[in-house]
Amino acid sequence: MDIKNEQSMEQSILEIAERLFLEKGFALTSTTEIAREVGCNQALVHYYFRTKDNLFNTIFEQKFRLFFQHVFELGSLDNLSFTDKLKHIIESHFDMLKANPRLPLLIISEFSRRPEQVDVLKEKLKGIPQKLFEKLNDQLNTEIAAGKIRQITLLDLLMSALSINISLFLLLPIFGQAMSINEAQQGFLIEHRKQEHVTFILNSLRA
Amino acid sequence: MDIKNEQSMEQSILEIAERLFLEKGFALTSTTEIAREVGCNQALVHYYFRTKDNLFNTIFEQKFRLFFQHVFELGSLDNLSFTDKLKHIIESHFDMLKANPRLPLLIISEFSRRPEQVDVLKEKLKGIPQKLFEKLNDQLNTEIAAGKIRQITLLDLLMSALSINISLFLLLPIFGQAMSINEAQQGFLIEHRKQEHVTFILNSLRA
DNA sequence: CATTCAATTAATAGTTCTATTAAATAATAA
DNA sequence: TTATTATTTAATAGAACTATTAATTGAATG
Repeated sequence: MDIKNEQSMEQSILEIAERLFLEKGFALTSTTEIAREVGCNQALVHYYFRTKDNLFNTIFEQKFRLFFQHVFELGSLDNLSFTDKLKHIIESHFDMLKANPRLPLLIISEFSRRPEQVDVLKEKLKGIPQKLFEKLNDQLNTEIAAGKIRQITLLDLLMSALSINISLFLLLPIFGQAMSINEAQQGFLIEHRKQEHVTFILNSLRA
Repeated sequence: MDIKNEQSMEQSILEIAERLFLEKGFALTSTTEIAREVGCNQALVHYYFRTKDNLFNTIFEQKFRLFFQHVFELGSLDNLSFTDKLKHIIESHFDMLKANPRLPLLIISEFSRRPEQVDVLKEKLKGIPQKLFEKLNDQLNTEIAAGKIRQITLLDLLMSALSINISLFLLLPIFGQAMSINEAQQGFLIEHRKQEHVTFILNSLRA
């Protein structure tokens, strides 16, 4: 009859583990602590996931997919201009990061800890963004040929766009603390930067 | 008579520890491993630095100072135009990162692990870039008033410039692996991006 | 040479963590 | 109800890590 017990222990473990991994990273999160926060025995974590690595990978893969799918989910944007598509990509990516501000650090740290994992996920993502990439690329080159956008590769453009988004959320905890700004002010800064990122990228493309 | 013994054990420990902390982060580097790589007894690490935290802080503070001083070391640039100064900042910052590619991750991870450390370093850095910041700010506003640069705050501008630099080195290990590019190709990519970053930032400022 | 102090090592206490195993409890089906 | 299976816990083995202490070695100095 426990209202809270609607969700299974397995699910609770996943959720608590996700929060802790995001907060403190893989190394500094122990299965003991996960169990304590869940309110269950530590062996239960291993009963469901056997190893800490397994548990982490389960969470990480799901989060990693999230990290990219939002950027490339552009099915309904066929009729948009290149500039509008780009604006949409930047904003959509930004919103995903806003909802998952600790995700970039987790991903970067994890790949730094286990570089071989990149290959694993490379396999899983292979081919998905290929077609989209080509289409965008064509559209970009058309704009360049028409003299509307300066000479630049799509890779360079996307790297810059993603970079500026990612860094904000990586640096915000430091900047926020260093500049002594409160929650509300941080919220304003984030919204302001979202605008600024779009302006910044689009402006930088002018021929 | 050992040629290698010119430098003290203390110095060796510092150097090895720096390398390992940068490679694997604080949590995944043990004093046992440091001692093994140095080739000394593990107790010696604690003899010189007492705690692992002390050792880490010693290295971290020095690295952190390096991280910022290069950006703001502009003493000999008084006569330059705003644009040239900005170009110099971006390139100088870029070069520092190229020489210390793992530094951004270490700094971000460490401040994420111990947010209270931000305040400590805030104290130490206080006042240093203040005057420089104001001068740059004046120069920027003059350019804006003259219609040569679009409306933007110096904070926004610097955030964008540093962001794009930092992200490159944070993402390069992942991109490099995912795109299967070798050392040499990575070198080319880095040099290419340096150019691109300058172009990108300067172009984005046009009125 | 004897003494003193610094550098280095051996040994170890004490903690924490992962993972496993066996036992206990709860749920389900026959 | 009884048997069976799934879930949960208690206990613990075994490894690794931090930090300390006491003993040893080495160098320098008088």
